[in-house]
Amino acid sequence: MGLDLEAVTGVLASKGLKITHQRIVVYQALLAAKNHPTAEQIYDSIKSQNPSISLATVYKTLETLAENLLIHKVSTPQGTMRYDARIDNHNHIYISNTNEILDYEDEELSKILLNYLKKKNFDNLSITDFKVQIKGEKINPDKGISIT
Amino acid sequence: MGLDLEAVTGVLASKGLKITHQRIVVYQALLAAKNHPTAEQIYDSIKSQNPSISLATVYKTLETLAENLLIHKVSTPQGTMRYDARIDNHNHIYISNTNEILDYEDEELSKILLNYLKKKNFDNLSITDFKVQIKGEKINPDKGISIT
DNA sequence: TATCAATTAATAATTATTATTATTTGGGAT
DNA sequence: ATCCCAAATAATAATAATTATTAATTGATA
Ligand SMILES: [Mn+2]
Ligand SMILES: [Mn+2]
Ligand SMILES: [Zn+2]
Ligand SMILES: [Zn+2]
Repeated sequence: MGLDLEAVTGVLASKGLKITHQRIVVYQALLAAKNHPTAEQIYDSIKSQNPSISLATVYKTLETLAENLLIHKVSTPQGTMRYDARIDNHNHIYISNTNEILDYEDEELSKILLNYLKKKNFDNLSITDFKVQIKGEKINPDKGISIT
Repeated sequence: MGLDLEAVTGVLASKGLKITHQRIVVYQALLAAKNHPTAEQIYDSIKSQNPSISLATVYKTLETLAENLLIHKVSTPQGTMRYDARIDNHNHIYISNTNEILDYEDEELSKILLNYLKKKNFDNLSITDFKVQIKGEKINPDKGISIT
């Protein structure tokens, strides 16, 4: 799912961001990641190919990408921030015994919630985000989960 | 809503916890709080009456209470942990411009979600928590919000 | 009342993140 | 193609939140 160089530079340019090697590399690393990594995990994944990059730059780059709505920040029950290149609307499952974050998306659930929200009137509150947060643990940590 | 001394000691005893002054004071402070305080806010609220109490003890006491399911830990988008003496099932609204956490409870929503969940089958996943997380901001930060 | 494991206070250490600042660089102007 | 400079980066220090360590204290039990 990772975008190639031209696509990434195009996306950065579309936001008026300077095209820097660091931004390209961090963004591509997150696009390639399948596991909602931390800043440090992204740093670890790119530093062998980019020995002079700084962890602080990774943090700052991720912040910049998030401000420009190119990525999302995902807060976790443990308090450490994680990052997500998926910016379409979807929910997350936090798996406490493996520390994984899985994407969870269900058309039916989205519809139910949207429908519920439409009926409610929140006075003096502008809702910026509304999602379901599922927490659980894997019965067998070595296996995947499936939903039916 | 704060429980009195006998009630609090009774609750602690029911969990087999030693009745210490620190536990009583921290627990009562959280019971009296109406705003999902941080550990430090609880510490600040009790230290004038308990000058020798340590912030680390407040953290440890809250952890102990949470482990014994007497209180809940509430993670926030900012990553700092907050605490809640309400342990019945309810949802939270995070208000980003005032840093408030409001309780949000709606019978209809609970029913909808429970009903949805019952139909789904999550294989290899044991769900420990399932809630709605609303994020928003107050239009007028000085006023309350109301929901209709 | 004596005993002792559990708890606490004091403080150090750790983790995650942000701030500072001197240096470098991308990209528009020449 | 070179010049220029605001913006970005690397290196590092600082901060904030939380956890660990340890010696002293204390609640509960005998
Ligand atoms: Mn922090
Ligand atoms: Mn932390
Ligand atoms: Zn995701
Ligand atoms: Zn609450």
